[in-house]
Amino acid sequence: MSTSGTSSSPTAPSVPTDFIREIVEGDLASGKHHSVVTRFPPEPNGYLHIGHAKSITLNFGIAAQYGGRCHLRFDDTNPAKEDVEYVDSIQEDVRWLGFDWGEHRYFASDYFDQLHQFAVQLIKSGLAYVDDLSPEQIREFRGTPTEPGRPSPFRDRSVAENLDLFERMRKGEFDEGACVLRTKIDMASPNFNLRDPAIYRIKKASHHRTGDKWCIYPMYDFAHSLSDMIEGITHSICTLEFEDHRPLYDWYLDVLKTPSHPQQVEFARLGLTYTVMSKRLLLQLVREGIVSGWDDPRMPTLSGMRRRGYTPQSIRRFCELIGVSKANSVVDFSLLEHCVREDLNARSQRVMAVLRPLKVVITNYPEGQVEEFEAENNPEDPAAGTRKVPFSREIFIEQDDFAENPPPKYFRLSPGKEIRLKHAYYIRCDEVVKDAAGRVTELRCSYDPQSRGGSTPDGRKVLGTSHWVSAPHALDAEVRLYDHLFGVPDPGAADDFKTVLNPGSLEVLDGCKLEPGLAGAVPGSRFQFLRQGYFCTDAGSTGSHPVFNRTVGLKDTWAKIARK
RNA sequence: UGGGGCGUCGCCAAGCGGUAAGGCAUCGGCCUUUGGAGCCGACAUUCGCAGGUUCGAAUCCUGCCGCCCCAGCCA
Repeated sequence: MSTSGTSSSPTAPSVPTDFIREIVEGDLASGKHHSVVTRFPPEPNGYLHIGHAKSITLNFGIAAQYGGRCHLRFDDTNPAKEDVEYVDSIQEDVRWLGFDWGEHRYFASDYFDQLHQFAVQLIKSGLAYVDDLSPEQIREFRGTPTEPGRPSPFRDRSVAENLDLFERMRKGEFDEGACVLRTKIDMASPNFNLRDPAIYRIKKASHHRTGDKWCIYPMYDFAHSLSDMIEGITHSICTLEFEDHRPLYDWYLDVLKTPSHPQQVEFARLGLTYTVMSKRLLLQLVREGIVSGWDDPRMPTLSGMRRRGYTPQSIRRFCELIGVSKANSVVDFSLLEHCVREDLNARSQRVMAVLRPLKVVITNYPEGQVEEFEAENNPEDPAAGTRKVPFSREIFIEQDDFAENPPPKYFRLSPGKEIRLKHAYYIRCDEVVKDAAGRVTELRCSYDPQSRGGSTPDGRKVLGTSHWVSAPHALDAEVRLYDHLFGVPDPGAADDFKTVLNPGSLEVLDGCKLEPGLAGAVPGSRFQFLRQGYFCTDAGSTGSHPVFNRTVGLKDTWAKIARK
């Protein structure tokens, strides 16, 4: 291993933290490569999700760490499924995550001419043939795990005939499915991928970049290895399910005697509890309107997480913490939340917001009087400064912060008890006002003028501290509380994932009372609503109708105690 | 009954023949004008199982067991 041998070079390795970095460092140390070139190769047929973030972080991270580069390459070889909407969103998401491909943005479709030439070369070498078998027949001829496949009757066509047929395929003389170009490898291979895989099929679909120039399109394996080679990729990092394809990946490069031969390395894709990651399922959630769109804050998509208020830093940190290995794994969602809180705790402004308001009248506070208190913006960061918060005779506190019959260990307001209003005064509950139905509608309390600022000369202790908002100054807002979209840790295992949706994944609260300073918060702004959680101004929030999304709640020790 | 992978604490994951890192979660305690944050402590005599090699094995060998992926003209 080469941890110190080249320590004086600019690509000096540090301690590798995963097996892929070990491989890269080994190749750099042995001189196999002098620089590293990786690529992130999404198919533009869906939005990027947190699983892609793992791959992006790995590929761009390795490139940055070893002084190389990482390409963004769209694997757009199937015009039937792909769309520009997706290439746009993918670029936006990669940038948002914090990575830069510089000039290196490519499309597999940029290489269609070269790929076509490689296919012709394969035919000329007698290594590819046009097969007229139907898709069903091809499947039958392919054999089974225990039986070898049988050669297609068209396998031994002459080079000239294959050249002619392939050209006619290109010209559009045949219908979709009529024939396909296959490589001649080994119909008896125990690896299905080598049983004469198709490399070109007819698709009379308009391509989002090449339009109607082509009606034949290369298949993934063929296009991918050659695209990697064309770009000078050194390490082609992909997920485990492509391990079986590696012999094929290598075969194209060997047989075509290409000037370089990238190395494919596979790692385990990310699994996350309480979420589904398959594009098919995510598409279904969007198409069937189960969520509001690809950027619904409950989606594991990067656009959803962005709208939810997750930061790029926290997602990158998460990808760093989960590691990279070849063991199939499902990471606890709580680790992601931990990363989000860790980041937001350090830098989000604290603010007071009452989500479920309960009116409190401070009977001994002068009517019409307004005071302003100085409130710290972030106890973790004194440099964040302070702000003024208005206080008056009528305020709102959280309904949960009052209990007429307090359970054990309840450190909040109840009849006759005293609490502190954050940054303001101590108040004692003197009277509980109820409506005809017996519901508490208002509290009448008295404050201790001596407690201004939150402490008293006698140094007496209070039960706890509550957040509050001055009623006449409050900003009304809508607040959306999010929870897991699914109610079970492994929704992917359900026969129908729709049966395991979490009915409480979205709770919309109206008439929430926010600190007036929140007026005009621009979409995307993040705050910590004191004692409750981190919230983000929604993308659709306006001055006349402010909307905040709960990114993640604060850890709730009381909830744990109350459960017992 | 074919091929390719993987099995270390509830979840990730280090470990690469010298006697089980770390993070999340969990459970205690301290502290606190957020029941937040922070701090302290507990948390695998054992590495899927069984043999073997060795002074010594999670690490090497053999066998077994379990899980994942592969029969698209998808990627």
